[in-house]
Amino acid sequence: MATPDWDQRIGRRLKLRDLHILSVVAHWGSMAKAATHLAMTQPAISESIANLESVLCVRLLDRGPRGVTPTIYAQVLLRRGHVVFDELHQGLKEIEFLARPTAGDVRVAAGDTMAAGLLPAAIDKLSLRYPAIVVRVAQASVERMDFRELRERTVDVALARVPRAFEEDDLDCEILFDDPHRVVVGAKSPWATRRKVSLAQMVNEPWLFASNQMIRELIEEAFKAHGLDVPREAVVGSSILMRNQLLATGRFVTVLPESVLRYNARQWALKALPVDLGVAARCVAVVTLKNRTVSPVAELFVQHVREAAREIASPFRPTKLVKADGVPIPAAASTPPRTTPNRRA
DNA sequence: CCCCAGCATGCATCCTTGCT
DNA sequence: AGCAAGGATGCATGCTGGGG
Repeated sequence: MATPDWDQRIGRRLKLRDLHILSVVAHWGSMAKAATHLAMTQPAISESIANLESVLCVRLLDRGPRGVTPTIYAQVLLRRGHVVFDELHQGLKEIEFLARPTAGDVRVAAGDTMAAGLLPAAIDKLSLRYPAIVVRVAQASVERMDFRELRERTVDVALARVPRAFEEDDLDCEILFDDPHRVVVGAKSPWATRRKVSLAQMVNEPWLFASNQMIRELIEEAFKAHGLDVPREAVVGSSILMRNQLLATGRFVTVLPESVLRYNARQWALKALPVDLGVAARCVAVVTLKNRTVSPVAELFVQHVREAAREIASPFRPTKLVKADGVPIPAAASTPPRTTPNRRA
């Protein structure tokens, strides 16, 4: 609701142009440098900043002999302003989409395991139907679950592997399917032909660990759940490509999500062993920023991710599962996927 | 020497008002 | 509604001066 203060002090005098200039000055740490990059003169920059300071009645920049630094007031204004400009950017994309509904771009954050499974499947479907849409993928920190790229608004959506109970105040999380992990070896491995394998027998094998904490925790959890020592790390690295290459030698063991196995098992001659890890399955989810308008192209992308996810979530049993004690596990052991949870209406 | 602030001036554009 | 005139505003240039 517009207050008299808003009408007279803010609404009429606070300008997007000035906000933009402030952000450029803060970025370059100098009014002169900002002027160069904005193709303006330094006095015009100075005047613009002075106007903002006069409107808000606070000092926004500390002037020094070697440039300027933003004050705490400027930091707040820049943080909020970032959201304003992002919404405007999304608005422009929406207008572009209305004018040309089959083009545009979507920025996606995805970790290595997503890039080796669900993501290419979704992109393939999207690009077949909308060849003019550009998908920009950021190899992201989503495996660490800090969702930095989303929060900084440098991506539209993130594909991540999350615990079923995952919840963050500022994020919308749509669980697509359960993605249990499997103990995996190469086809050349002597373990590949064994019909019964227990985790205890594998403790001394050379294990490939992923760099991300989730896989490490999962392996530790599995071995501890069986009362076993955590196996020694032979190789630690996040690259799925490298892990596939090493598995192909037949000497190494690792755990991979079932969705990754679905797309890589044949190509890399990977074999899932009939071992029950005895840990709760992680879920594959689409994560977006709460209260942020998602562009129509991003919405289209998410629809195709859901479609690809439905195919992955359909029954895929590489081998019959056997518990550590050798007892077969019923096929329905895996919980059905939760498809449309806490997304906003 | 570098950077920023402030002033005067001139030009372009925008906004308001009054007239037809 | 369309047009013109005048004022307001924005911006660039050029200059001076202060501070570190």
